[in-house]
Amino acid sequence: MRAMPMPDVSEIDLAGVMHAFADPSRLAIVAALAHMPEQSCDDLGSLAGLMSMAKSTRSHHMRVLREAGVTAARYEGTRKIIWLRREDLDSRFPGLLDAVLAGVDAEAELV
Amino acid sequence: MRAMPMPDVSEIDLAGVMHAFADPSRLAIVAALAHMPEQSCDDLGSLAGLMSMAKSTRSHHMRVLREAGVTAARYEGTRKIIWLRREDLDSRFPGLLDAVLAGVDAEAELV
DNA sequence: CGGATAGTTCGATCGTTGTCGAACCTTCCA
DNA sequence: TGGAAGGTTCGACAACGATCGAACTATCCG
Repeated sequence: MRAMPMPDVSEIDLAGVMHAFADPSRLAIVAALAHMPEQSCDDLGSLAGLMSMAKSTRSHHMRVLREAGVTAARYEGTRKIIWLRREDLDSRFPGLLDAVLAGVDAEAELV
Repeated sequence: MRAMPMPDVSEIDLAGVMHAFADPSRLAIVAALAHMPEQSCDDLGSLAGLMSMAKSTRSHHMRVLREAGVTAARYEGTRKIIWLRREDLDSRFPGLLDAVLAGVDAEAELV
């Protein structure tokens, strides 16, 4: 099985999480996971803004999110199932994830 | 007078703000501004973690924060006074700034 | 077995960013 | 008038990051 390093809750650092959120593609992934948890990487690829992205690039973004402590994953057959580490993020940085998700929605509504 | 471009509230974008927060030095500046508003750039330079920074580098960080819409500034004599755009950020991304500031405190307390 | 599906890894490219020192610009004050 | 103080701008440099295609791995299914 491939390695999937993921920081412990206590190791999640703010600047790292901010960096993970500092990219439109990753924000879109996070927002999608908020509305439909437990997605496969492949399903996430058919999002607006990510359709034209190479799968190696998508894989890169998934790694950034996971290493920052934003997401977790498990393998199911050939698929990799991704979800948000909601409780971990909420316990470490209360309100942060909700505020970011609300921010994504707020921006989407302006279009 | 030197130019100080600053985005309108409606132009503040989430990824940009996240990027502005994605640096320990800038997070330290933001946290300092939260506790002691209306600082001069020079005063902010005597923060832990910023003491050894060249003033050109500090100036760079100030610009990133301002262009992201996080801070505003005015000149007072030879000094430049900086403050957080609290209301603007709160109206555009409710709860975000507070969550980030709480996060900085939470990390500081772990030391 | 062999092909299809789902992801990862690698190397390359190219733009961005953090950092510095030096030079410069503004404003104040002696 | 001439420093001094506070910031900005510039050029350089190294590190990082987003992106791609190609090659690779792992799993399932016919």
